Amino acid sequence: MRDVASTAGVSLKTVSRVVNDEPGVRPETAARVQAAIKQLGFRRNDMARALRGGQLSRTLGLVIEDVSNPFYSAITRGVEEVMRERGLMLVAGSSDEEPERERELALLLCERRVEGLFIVPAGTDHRYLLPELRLGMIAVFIDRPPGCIEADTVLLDNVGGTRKGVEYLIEQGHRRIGMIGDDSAIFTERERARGFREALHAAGIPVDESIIRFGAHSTGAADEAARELLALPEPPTAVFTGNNRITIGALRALAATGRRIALVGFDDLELAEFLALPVTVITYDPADLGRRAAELLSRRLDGDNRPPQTVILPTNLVMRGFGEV
Amino acid sequence: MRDVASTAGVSLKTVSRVVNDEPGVRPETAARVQAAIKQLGFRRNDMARALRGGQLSRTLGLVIEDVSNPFYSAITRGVEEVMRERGLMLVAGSSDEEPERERELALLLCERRVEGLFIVPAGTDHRYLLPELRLGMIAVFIDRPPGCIEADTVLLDNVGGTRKGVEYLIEQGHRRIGMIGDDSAIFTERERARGFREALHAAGIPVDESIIRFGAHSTGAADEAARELLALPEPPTAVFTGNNRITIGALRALAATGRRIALVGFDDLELAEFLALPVTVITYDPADLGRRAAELLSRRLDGDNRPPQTVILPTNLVMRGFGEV
DNA sequence: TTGAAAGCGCTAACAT
DNA sequence: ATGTTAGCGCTTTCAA
Repeated sequence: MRDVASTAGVSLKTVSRVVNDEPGVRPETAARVQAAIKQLGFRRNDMARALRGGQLSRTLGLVIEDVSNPFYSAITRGVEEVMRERGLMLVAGSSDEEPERERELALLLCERRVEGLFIVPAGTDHRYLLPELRLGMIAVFIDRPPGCIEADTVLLDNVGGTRKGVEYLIEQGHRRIGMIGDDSAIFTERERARGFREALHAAGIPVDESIIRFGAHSTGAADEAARELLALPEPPTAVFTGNNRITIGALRALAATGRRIALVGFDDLELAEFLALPVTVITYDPADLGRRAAELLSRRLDGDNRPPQTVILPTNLVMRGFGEV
Repeated sequence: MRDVASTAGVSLKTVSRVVNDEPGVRPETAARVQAAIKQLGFRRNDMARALRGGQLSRTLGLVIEDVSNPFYSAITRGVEEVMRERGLMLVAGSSDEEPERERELALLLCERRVEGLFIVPAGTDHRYLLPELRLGMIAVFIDRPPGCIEADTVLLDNVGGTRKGVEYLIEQGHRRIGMIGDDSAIFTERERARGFREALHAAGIPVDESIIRFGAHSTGAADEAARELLALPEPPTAVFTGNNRITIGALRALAATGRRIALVGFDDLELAEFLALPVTVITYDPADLGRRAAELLSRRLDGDNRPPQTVILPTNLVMRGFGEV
């Protein structure tokens, strides 16, 4: 910028005025400056700008489990949609479900002076954020609540969604209903397990722990769990699967064994309508998780000081005719 | 940081030393500084740090069509994997296939002094980057080549992949093969169209333009195009679909009309193995596009000065037994 | 309409 | 082992 100033034969401040479209520059002076800018290929340094101008990085941070998981990238998209209007950019990182990495990323983003933080928590203790929050950092949690601190949160109706799914199976006449879930360290999974049990209790059906499996964190593990259930002397006639990876694993097990039991799963499946065994699913709009979180953050940015909010997003039961016995 | 220094009763530089784990500080002094840091909730300002330290933002920029499209988020993931080792973060933005927005985003990222730029181009003229490149910015293009400039590029073997797919149909005995493609303004689509024509020529089959449709940019448009082809007095016995959205549209048309023609599509489909009408596809590893691009950028960061490289990634034909007449 | 000087938070180079 | 000084590139006073 100094070079531009000397090339154009004006002062630093005049260049700054031109670059930022500030008034008070004669058109001919501005033109001379513009020429110098073009000639030197000058581009304003946003970091220096932010440094002087009160630390506004015009950036938001996002810590998610895996940027390539369609569920999470839909969240990213929702956040981006809302934030684009404010001219904010998004820095994202994958925690890979490791609490330590989540912490590192979040703190790194704070060092970068992001104006706000979206976190899909991997860990269960977020006190490490307390100093930041005290200094004005804004954090919004997505899909899972924060641990040991209070903050704005957007969740799915995991319990209600699962209840709807299991109730649907019960309506179809099933009494022996199993469940395959992810690691029960994961909040959403515990909630879904709760919904599962509640639905059975409400229908007066005893919960048989022998047809419930947790810890299926991959498609392969789910496949295996499903085979175990099928191999039981008294296998379930229906199974509720806790997320889309697990549903796929169960489908694989069914395809491989040629067995056919009723299946209802949490999360929508791409192409679900074309599957050889159409599966009923609990759906929701993942981008909406991002949008709602972005709206909460947006309000905080505008000075909203109300106590932390928790938003619960509804789910839908999409029947695809594979619930019958 | 000044506050920390005065609280701990030391100089600014000593605090800096402690924060950056530089040697030459007595443990007890360091402890006093640490205490002050904790007390004040101090966190190093990365922007100021970068400003002083020669503009290293430790950040890379990524401009893609849509962060929520699984194809692109896989690219993001690939880039992230490689860059994480270098401690670099990723700022991403969606161009929504608009050249103007691509330009804005790219230039904005340059203002932020990213250390490199990954671009999935929406536009066809990238001369706007020339001043940046001259000043040392590194840009790597992904999936589509840059226009009017030279730069490192990672592409898929669109022509070869399509040829393989069409040749497979020909081997199955098809002679009347149609194609449904996306907007032919898109590079990959033109390449795939070329592969399609080449395969037919090589087999001595005349190209019948009446069973070729372009411009199917959405699943709905593809559905419609497929119905048109099926309604022809002499419909094709097989169709090559130019990408996964189009394949899905064609599947929808087939499901709705109850017709059954052979289908081979570019791009893999999630759950393809479970579809009622298993479809043969041309697959590749989208994350690999990101990884290879990141490796190219990585090398440039390390001072590699060779002329721009273009890497072409291979594709595979995955037969799923729906090629027969 | 334009410019000079101060300073954002930090670190590199040079004292002490 | 610690402190001082200067300056990264810009914007914000305040003055001309």
